[in-house]
Amino acid sequence: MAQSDTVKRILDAAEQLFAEKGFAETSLRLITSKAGVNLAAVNYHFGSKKALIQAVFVRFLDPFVSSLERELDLREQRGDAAQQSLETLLEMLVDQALAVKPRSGNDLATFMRLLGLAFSQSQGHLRKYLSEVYGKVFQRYMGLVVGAVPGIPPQELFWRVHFMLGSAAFTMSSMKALRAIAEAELGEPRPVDSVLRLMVPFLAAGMRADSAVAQDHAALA
Amino acid sequence: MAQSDTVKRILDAAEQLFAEKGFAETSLRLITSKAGVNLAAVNYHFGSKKALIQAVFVRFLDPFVSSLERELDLREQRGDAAQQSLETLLEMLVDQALAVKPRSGNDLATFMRLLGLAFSQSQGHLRKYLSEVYGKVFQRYMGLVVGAVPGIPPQELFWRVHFMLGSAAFTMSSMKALRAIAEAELGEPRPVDSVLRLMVPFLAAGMRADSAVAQDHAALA
DNA sequence: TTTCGTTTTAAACGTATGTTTGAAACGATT
DNA sequence: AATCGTTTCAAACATACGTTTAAAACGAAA
Repeated sequence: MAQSDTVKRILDAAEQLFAEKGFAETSLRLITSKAGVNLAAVNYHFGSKKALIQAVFVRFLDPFVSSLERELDLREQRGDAAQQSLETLLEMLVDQALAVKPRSGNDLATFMRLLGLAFSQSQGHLRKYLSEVYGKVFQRYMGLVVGAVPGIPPQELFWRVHFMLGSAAFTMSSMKALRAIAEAELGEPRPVDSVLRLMVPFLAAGMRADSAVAQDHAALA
Repeated sequence: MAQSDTVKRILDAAEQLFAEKGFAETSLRLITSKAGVNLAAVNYHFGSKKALIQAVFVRFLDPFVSSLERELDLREQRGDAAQQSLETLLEMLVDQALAVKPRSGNDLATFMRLLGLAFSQSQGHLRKYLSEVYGKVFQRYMGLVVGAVPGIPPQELFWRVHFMLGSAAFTMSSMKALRAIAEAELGEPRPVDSVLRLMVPFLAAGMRADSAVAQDHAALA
């Protein structure tokens, strides 16, 4: 093997540990010892810890985004892309997320947690990097979302989109802890994908709520 | 002065720096140099960095929670506590948050950011501490919220409450960055308190959305 | 003015981190 | 079998952190 599986072992260990403990709290020594490789291997193969973090995200985000883009193309060709309901668009996202998970022991919860961390824990370099690489697809998707919510002023829509993002990011990054609480309180370990689907009606209704500032908008029009 | 203003200077500096950079990324050396006090002062007056973090939260959370509790008592005496609308309950929270800000240069955005960090960045000890100290009021308030949303199964309500929390926590902790983006894209620096009020209809509508699992619930009943 | 508890100070301690180094081991090519 | 680029390895490096220490400075009480 030209490039031994050291790289893969590091990525696997880092992905799991990052999801469990966050970036700053996960040391290279912990990663390399879990991966069973030498400490220097990370700097040799990736250059730095920051580069490793980016590599972890690229590996699990690339298939997801590609798959999402393909689906967007498909719907555009069918001509119904411009008139999707909010629920359809959100469910599409959930379905793509659920369809990815190619790696073996890699739980869906890990994917969720990393996605949440990308927003909440990103030290700047990650958010910048992700918006450079995936910003275009993100904006394309958000354009459809905005188009599915008529009658809301653009400024309010901007904030609602981020309310939505926050809800998703927080839930995903706290998914494990919240499921544990839910089990203790309600005795029901609802599956992860089911929780994701619960978000759809919540977010869609929030996006469509009567505007708090629509009167200003209407008065100007 | 028996207890010099060293304590206050440390709390002020720590509060501002924590809000800007998070807990782990803010060193004691940075705090003490900004406060103009000796490095050892933190350990002398507070005991440890963790204790300092807790002290910062207690100082700005205590007035807020007390004020909230007083308002809850008031409405309970008036007898309308059990039948508040969701919007009223949420606006009450916003009003209490806006009513506090006693300290001088202390911006509302700092308060928001710290509140958001308490959820997203808490290393365990903080969340545990906060839930011990303020858990009772939190549950009292959430009881009213749940009572204001009839027809949703308890399990789904549990998750919706956390969708709501996530939306608020994320928005508050990213408030500064998001306002900068909003200004660049829409040329409008909407005030912080106005953003908080935008959340009310969004969250209320999400909480009241038609249940995704109500048929299961109804089938069992 | 002396005393004594409190507070401040400079310096050091111990630990953990990301990174670098130079030699050793490896593996395909000649 | 010898060579050479690639990969691994143990060890050390440089730095940053939270914390501790012991002496100095302070300030009210005697």
